[in-house]
Amino acid sequence: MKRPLIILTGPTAVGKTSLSIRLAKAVGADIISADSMQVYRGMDIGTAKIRPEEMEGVTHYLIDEIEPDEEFHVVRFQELAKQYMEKIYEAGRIPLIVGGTGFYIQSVLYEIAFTEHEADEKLRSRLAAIAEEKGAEYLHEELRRVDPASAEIIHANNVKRVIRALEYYEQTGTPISKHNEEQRQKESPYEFAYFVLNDRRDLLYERINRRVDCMMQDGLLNEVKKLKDAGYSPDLVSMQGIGYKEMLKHLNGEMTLKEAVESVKQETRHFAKRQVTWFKREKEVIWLDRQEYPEDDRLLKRMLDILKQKNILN
RNA sequence: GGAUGGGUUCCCGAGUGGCCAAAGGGGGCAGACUGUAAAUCUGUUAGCGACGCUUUCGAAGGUUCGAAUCCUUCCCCAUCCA
Repeated sequence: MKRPLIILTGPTAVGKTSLSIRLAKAVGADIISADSMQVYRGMDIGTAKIRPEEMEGVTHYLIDEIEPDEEFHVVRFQELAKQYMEKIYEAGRIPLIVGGTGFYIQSVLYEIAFTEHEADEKLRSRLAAIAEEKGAEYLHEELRRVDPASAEIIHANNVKRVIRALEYYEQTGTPISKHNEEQRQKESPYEFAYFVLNDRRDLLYERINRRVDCMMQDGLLNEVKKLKDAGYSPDLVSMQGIGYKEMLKHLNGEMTLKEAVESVKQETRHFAKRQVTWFKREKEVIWLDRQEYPEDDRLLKRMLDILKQKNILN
């Protein structure tokens, strides 16, 4: 019998957090956050992080896990998430993954295998320099020579992915396209329910706009100022987060506060769109439409029904 | 009242006789994604009975084989003078 796993996700600002607490309580679950920004300590307002008092005693993992200048990426996420899940199973509870980073969810749900190799920073920066000097096309041609299949799939302009494909080939001697294909075939080792909460696009966008205004009222600028004063560099991955990079630009005099706020809203809307695109592509997903379930009560009931049906709950 | 600059497709903005349904950017929409993923990247965007046709560049007329581009009048906007 496969072990149970519940996932609750959806685009940003759709209302995952409050629902997740109710669901966790109803099924006896501990929450694992799948959010690439909420892992950082000191980044609370801009990431719309759940506050301790809102947790209502539900255990949360992978929130406030690391400092903003620590390295974090899918592989790290996958490792830690699996560790915490073990702990949860041992306690006889169910893990509930909550968060909007689809890639992170996928890595755990399908146990995507990443190579053992460490990221080769030297190689990466060397390749980046080549792209810079000779152009993205040139680097893409290099890839075409060693791994034509990947070159076919990856657009030349997507330098980051071209570099990773090249790095992969360099380290393993096999094409990443082949590896990806294998990983795609994988079946999940879990008995899972993958809930995606969604809403009408226009309403979602409105909510995002309002939420950003709230963040400003709650002191986002001050939060970013503190991070800046603490010495965190703008090119850290954490400081690339939406809300952070814009406020930093404003603090550096590159844009007015008004422009920065507008940009945060805009970027967040784009982000929400990309999230939805990701979930659409993910198979075996259960869509929950806010329009159909306006109140959390009925939504929760619906989710519990599905969990019973799938034998995740008895 | 006078002078000058200007009104372009959802928005900004280029275009000064044919190669213009109109560059570029933004927004919208759609998509990709397997070690930075709140990242990175792609496509599409007047309407149709679509290798063609119809409507579009403030409005109405005019010149021309042909106009967003030239002329006339009118309306509106900005700045300056009064």
